[in-house]
Amino acid sequence: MDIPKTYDPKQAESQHYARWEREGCFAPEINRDPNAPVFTIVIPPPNVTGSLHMGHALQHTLMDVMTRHKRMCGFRTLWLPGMDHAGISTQLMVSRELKKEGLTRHDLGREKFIERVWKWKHESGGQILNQMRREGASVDWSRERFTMDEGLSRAVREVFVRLYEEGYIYRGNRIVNWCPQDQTVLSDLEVEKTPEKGKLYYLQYPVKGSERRVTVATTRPETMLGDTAVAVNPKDERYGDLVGATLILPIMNREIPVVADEYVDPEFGTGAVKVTPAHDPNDYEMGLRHDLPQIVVIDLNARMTQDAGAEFFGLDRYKAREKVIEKFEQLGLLEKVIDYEFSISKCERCKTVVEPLIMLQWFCKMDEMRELALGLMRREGKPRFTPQVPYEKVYTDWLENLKDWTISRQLWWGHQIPAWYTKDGQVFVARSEEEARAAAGTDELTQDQDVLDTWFSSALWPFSTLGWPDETEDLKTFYPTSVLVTARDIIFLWVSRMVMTGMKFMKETPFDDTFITGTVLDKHGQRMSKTKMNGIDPLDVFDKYGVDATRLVLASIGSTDTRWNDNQVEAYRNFANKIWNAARFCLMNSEGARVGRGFEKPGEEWALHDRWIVSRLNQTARVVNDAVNAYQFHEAVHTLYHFFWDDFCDWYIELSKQEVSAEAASEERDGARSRLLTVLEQALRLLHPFMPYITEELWQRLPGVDEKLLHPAYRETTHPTIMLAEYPQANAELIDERAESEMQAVINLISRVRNIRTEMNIKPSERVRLIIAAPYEAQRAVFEASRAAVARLARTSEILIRERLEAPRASARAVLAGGAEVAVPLEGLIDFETERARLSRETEKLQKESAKLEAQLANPQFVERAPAEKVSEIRERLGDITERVRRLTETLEAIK
RNA sequence: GCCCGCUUGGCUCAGUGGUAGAGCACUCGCUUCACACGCGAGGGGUCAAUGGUUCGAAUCCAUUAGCGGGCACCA
Repeated sequence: MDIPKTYDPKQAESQHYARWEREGCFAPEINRDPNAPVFTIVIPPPNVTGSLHMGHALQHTLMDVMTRHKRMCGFRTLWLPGMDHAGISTQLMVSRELKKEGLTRHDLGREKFIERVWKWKHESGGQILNQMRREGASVDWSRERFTMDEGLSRAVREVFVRLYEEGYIYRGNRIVNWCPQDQTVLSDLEVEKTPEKGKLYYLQYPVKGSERRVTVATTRPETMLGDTAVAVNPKDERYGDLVGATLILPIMNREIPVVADEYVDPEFGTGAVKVTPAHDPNDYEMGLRHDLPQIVVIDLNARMTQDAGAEFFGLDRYKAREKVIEKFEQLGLLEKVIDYEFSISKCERCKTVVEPLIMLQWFCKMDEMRELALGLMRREGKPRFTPQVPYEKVYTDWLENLKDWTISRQLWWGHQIPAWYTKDGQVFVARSEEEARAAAGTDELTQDQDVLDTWFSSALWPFSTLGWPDETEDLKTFYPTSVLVTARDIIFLWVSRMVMTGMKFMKETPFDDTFITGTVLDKHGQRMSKTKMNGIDPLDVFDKYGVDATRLVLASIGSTDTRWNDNQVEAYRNFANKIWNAARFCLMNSEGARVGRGFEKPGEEWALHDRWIVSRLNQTARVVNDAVNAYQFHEAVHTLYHFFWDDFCDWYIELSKQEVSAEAASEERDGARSRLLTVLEQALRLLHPFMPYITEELWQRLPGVDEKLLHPAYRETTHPTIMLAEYPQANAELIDERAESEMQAVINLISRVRNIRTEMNIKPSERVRLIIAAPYEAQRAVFEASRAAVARLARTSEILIRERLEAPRASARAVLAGGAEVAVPLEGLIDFETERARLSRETEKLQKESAKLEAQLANPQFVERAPAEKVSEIRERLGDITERVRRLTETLEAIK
């Protein structure tokens, strides 16, 4: 048999994916059952510019586990892949390329530039898609989508037009976040606030016709050039007499009023606030309340405008700041400057400080949209978040405070806003230019130059990818999707918006459940990031430990924030090797045997260990199915790991060896071999969603695998593959409590003897005699039937089984549950001192426990108030322990 | 400032009213015919602190501390 001793993941990883893909195993059409239930996931579209990171690998693993599990359960499954066009990042990337050629996008012009972006996309975009193949992701590539596809673009236009017609979308002049670097407006969610050390400047503004001065505090002195008022709290007695007074704005020598506004916090700073309506969101609001002029002093490049005065015109905002301070100093109006820490708004992408500016932009009104999502949560509790705490609250709290969404972007790469203007500025929003012309009654139209926020198209992803606005078969079949798996930082940006648009246009939730993954941190508990250079490349981990091992780690992480640790992957790499070698053993002993279709009922010829492993297998299937359905992936992994390693390898294989490794063919041997293979095959199926490669690799080598093992929905659709085998479900009739407890007694017996051997320093090669005493006939029958197993695994020569213990004084002994005892005669080998110490230690341990139980039973309130079964359980346990202590004490007496 | 979460063996994490768990690391033994990426046997935790509820608390409640997250404010 030419099976290597060590599993080589790369070999298997290079084999199976291409075949699965080629044979259409990932597409829902593989399922031929017209009544099959449907399971759908749409992938969170990664950026076309992106490459695989640990967060993706985590999400993809979970989605693949669910998809493969459901597929094997006979669901018509669709996991739909794709990417978004990442407006800003992509445009920046291509602009950078152009820069190397000494060009700007303006040199090319809009049309040529967009062609260039498409070219870039075809040549070097979407690296992540091939990386997903490596991951084993069972996505349906035939349905791959891109947000800039014609179909999805049509959906965008349709949504825009409908929202515009219903008054949700409007164009208006409002204060927005402007990134002077990227030259585009940003939504509130694309701005990150970072704490920063700065200065707080106290500036004095003279009161007109008085010697008095009012001091205002500011972190941005340069904006004072655009001040049009100073505000104080109406209740603030310090300034009461000044409300309505006129101040002389220094440098500009502009007369500005003192206004009273509740917004001002008398406790903060000086209690007087300079008001710059054109350059601060709060001042903007105040400006509207008091009808203040908006003087724009900073332009789109963050330089000072003409309105800032000739002296400042053209200066960068930070240069202007220095100059303003200089001026105030000269004028003797700079009261003081203090160190001050405050948070500053930066562009999430380029980290440039954003400039709040008043601009004409497109907005989406969110008040009614938000009600659609909140109503869905109130009525149906959807989407159900996992973990529910804290995400359901985070989600609803955010929705409740939602402001209007700035949807236009000053970019070229993206969905150009379907609005056309006539020469005199009339606007026509339409699905196409033709429609706009018809509505306008003229051909002389110019389309709005802006594009839409990338998230505007992502918000439609669950239905636009399925063909909406057409009522396609896919849309009918696969919407709403079953579950969304994503990271917590896009709950607002994406999840909430999909729910709102889904409710608005499909009248139905886009997904029933939302699973929020944990964050993979570095070993110091820090987020992985490019800037910190602390990221771990999943592909490196794949290379080092294999995809399957990495997937087990990721599946175990699930929704928990976890510090990445290679040790964990190594442990699962070892597990993969264990699986490999267990299969290797089975295959080396497989002549004359075939994989069966599973177990339907216990066979006459089954030994205790057969009934036991089948029971364990069914328990495992039950737990694993439940765990995956409940998104408890770590529990599924843990259960499978211990079933395979502890139950199957450590015990079942060992107990089977005797029969299975017989040289000569016989009905018994081949039956045992077939049972062994069948258990292995069932275990591989259970593992497959988590470890697709090794399970397929081994499955293909098993004798007797054919289409009969496939789920009925897939039979005769393709070559047999484990990914279409039926996922084992628990059969209650095969769960055998008695077999499990009998087997446990045998396991305990063997473990106790091994313990004695170790503690008595008996060489592994040395066989010992064993005397077993058990008071009950049934116990003796179990031990009797397990003679060969005990002899083999405890390495004994002769085994005596009796009702009462009669053993030489020079024996090491142990007391088992149920009143059973064992003795290992050790003439000449036993050190009585050691033995006494060993037994005393054990006695002590048991006595401590029995003391606890006795105290519990001595408490009348416990006996009275605790459930009756709990009380009797304690009584039983105490009885058993007391009995064991009694026997141990006798034994100790005997060897004194 | 408001809301939320976490704190369990050396490390990474499960457990969530009724006998404290796993993997790794550690100790001892092993060329046992699948596997040293292994086999066998062990050691190790007053479950952050305090108080409460309960017959019974790692688990429920309250307070405190440390760490982390979200939101708001930041003139």
